[in-house]
Amino acid sequence: MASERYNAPVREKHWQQVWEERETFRTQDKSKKPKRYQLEMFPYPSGRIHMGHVRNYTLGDVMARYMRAKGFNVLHPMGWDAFGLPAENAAMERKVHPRKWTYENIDTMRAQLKAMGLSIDWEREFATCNPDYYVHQQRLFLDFLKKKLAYRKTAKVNWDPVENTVLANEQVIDGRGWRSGAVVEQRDLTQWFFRITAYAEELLQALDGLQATWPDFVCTQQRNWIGKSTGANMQFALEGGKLSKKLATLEVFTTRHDTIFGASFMAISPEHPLAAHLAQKSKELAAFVEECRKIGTSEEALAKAEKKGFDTGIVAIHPFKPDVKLPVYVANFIVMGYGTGAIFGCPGHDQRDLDFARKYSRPVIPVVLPPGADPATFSIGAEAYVGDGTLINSEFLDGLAIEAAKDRIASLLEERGIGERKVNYRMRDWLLSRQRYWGCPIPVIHCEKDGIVPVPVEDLPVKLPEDVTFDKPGNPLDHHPTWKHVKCPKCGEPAVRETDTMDTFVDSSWYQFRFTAPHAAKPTDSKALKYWAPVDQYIGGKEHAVLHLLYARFFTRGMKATKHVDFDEPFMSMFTLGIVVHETYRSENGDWLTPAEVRFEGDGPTRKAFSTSTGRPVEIGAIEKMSKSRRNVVDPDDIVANYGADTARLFIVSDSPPDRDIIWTDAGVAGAGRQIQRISRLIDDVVERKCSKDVKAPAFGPDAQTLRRIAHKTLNNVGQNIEALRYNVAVAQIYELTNALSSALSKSGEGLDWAIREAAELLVQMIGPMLPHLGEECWARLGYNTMLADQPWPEADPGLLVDDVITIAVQVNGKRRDELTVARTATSDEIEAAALELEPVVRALAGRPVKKVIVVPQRIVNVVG
RNA sequence: GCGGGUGUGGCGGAACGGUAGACGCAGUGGACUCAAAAUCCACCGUUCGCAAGGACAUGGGGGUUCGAGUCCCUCCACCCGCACCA
Repeated sequence: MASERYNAPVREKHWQQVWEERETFRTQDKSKKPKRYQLEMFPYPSGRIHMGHVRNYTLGDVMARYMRAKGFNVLHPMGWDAFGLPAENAAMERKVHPRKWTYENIDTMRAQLKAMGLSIDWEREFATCNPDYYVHQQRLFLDFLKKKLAYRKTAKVNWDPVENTVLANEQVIDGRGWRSGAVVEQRDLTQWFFRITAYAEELLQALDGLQATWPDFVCTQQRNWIGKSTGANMQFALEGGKLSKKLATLEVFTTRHDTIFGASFMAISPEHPLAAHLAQKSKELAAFVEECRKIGTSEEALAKAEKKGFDTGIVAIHPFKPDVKLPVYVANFIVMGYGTGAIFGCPGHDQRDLDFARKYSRPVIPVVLPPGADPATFSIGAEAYVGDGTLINSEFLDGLAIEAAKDRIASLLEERGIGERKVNYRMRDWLLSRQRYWGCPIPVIHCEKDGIVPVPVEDLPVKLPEDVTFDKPGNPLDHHPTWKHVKCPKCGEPAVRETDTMDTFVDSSWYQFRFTAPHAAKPTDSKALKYWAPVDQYIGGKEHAVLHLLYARFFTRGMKATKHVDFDEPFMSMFTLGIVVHETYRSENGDWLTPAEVRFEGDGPTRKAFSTSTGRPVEIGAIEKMSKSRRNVVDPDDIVANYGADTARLFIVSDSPPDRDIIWTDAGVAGAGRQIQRISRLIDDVVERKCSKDVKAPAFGPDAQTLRRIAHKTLNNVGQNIEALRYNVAVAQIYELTNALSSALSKSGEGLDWAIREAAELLVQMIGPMLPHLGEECWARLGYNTMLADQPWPEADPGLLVDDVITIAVQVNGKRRDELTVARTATSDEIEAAALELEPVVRALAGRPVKKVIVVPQRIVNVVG
């Protein structure tokens, strides 16, 4: 009898309601169970959830539900990264207050996420734009300020002309704002910074400990971003140009102090103070500096630009060879932001210096001899030699290895007081101020007399004013008629509030700790934190490798220094997921079409697309990340409404490994939908067959035994694969079990009914983490009035994981010729003897004598002849 | 330029150094239908062969090994990150 079609959308609502009524996913702060903190990067409430969210939270939910079943006390919370510029843009475009816009979006998205059937404890939900949250962030800021981890300075900063605010270095991608895409300008401004550089070494070192549980590329990118280089600072005395005492010494940073005898010029950045000083007297130099500034916008253009220099006429005296005078150039390839903004040029062993030296006819002196090269004939051609070797042409360094020479020079520099060993980092301090309204106010007051005065803790939170206007460019907090005017907490005289707000990445740098005690009176609650933190498994997008993930690591250290936490790393284990991509479609006139606006004819290479409205041909374009601009988006709501959340979840976890990109296709979704129906039917058939497990295990015939082995092996493998986040493999194994169960249903045999019932129950429990609604449905159909979500993960019977009889392959000279079925306990000799008897083996040997037989019991036989 | 990653059928992808292509999608043939949908059964890397059975196959080339998709060397392609960082 055909069973009824499983009406997922209706039944899913039912089970979601049951979970809610029973408070199935309420977190227990007190428990004897081991804890597990599962977290996915919380969403920005942009309006509606997209497939990226669906993927992220599905992946996390499978793990959370599995861990629950495995007996862990699980914390799996959800919140909103709710501050940010889009809310202000909406305010400007639609005349709606950012708060209203944000909270409406949160309501919409919360409902969407709930429809996904996530095992979230919604009691712990918070939004970072709520003063209940940001008051704690302001406390943290004041503590950081006290520890000098937050400070204010004037510096060249990245200005995003579209967002009308400054950006941190990490937020500038290829010279453009990470969100606006606008070419970033450099401006001298006084801004707030976090002293992330104080932790550069620690952040770098600790990556070694994360290596095993974080993706390689994230660790590598963070290492590169921190950019440690070990070298030396070296001072050169200058001659000529009537320089002040301060300017008459030029300090450079180098990692190749061993090559000092190969120096043939000096180069300084156009932004170097010496260049600025000299430009005052030289119109030509001033023009050159201006020219460099103009090119200096795009980093890529900068890298390709021809090396150019301007001879200042000043010379530097070689520190170890006073008769050698090195001309000082202002050069366009020296950046002020790194080292000291000045170098000594050693053309023999640095490609940039060589390019420069050839252009300006400076001598090229080789000072490192490659191993095996002849010192009499070795010379530098078009390429600098950067490899290993022995020092030559370097007086007292001659014959030394590079490292020894570096050491010798560094010691001499230190002895003579003209330099020292020095470690440089590429990473800059984190610029945290933003000239925007919709962010956490920086809780300080500027007083003419007392300078920067922290807002007293009892006056927190510094709340955002509600009555703001967005009709003028610039920061609405600055325009507000009264908000910023306050009395100095110290002297009582009129003063002004800081009108900058914090980078929203600050909000997301510590939210993971707030979830452990979301209603605590302090930023963290030490008891709750001790129990729950750190996050055991964190899941999120690849794009945060050096943004959020680096900031959060720094912030945790800052919170340790200010005694809010007592550990260094926020996320024990990190997993980065791939993006959801989809085909793109373009009409004849070049407009992007949504997948819903396209219909298809044929398939494979002959597949063609047509517009549903005009019937005209449509060009099928590249498969790209789902985006509004390409219109290649599929609304999760449509999938949930048509197929149900379980189908969306199943499509997400099957086929593609979670860390790779997943191509969203209608066919794939339909296929996942069919699997849901198939499992539903299968359970109906089992129920109809009235299979019972009430009696103790009966005797099992061969079919029953086979099914039991498959079921228990699958159980074992699925568990392992879920733990390793290899969900696609786990799904494939579950399918194999459904296939086995399905074919068992057409048979009868000793103990088979019992085995079928057992396999069906195991199957239902295994689909629980991925297909929670269908799981509950089937669990109920099997006659249980308990919740599947409350069931412990079943234990596989170890006796069923190993086979009595094993089929092993038989190779001749490494090529498979036959297979052999033997008892698991068969000895090597028995296997060898049996293998040599096989007709295909005899034939393949073609009369040649057997030289050797390799027998790997339970695996393979290889006959070498 | 430097660093990281990926490369397996028409497609997504499986494979402790041990039977390559599990599982799914697409496809082909068939059953059930008046018909369609749904469902079920069979086939499904290339190639030679009626078949039995061979040969060739994991980006290319070499190597280690009884045995390599897997380890080593080298080259190629694509993706990502950083990029005149001294």
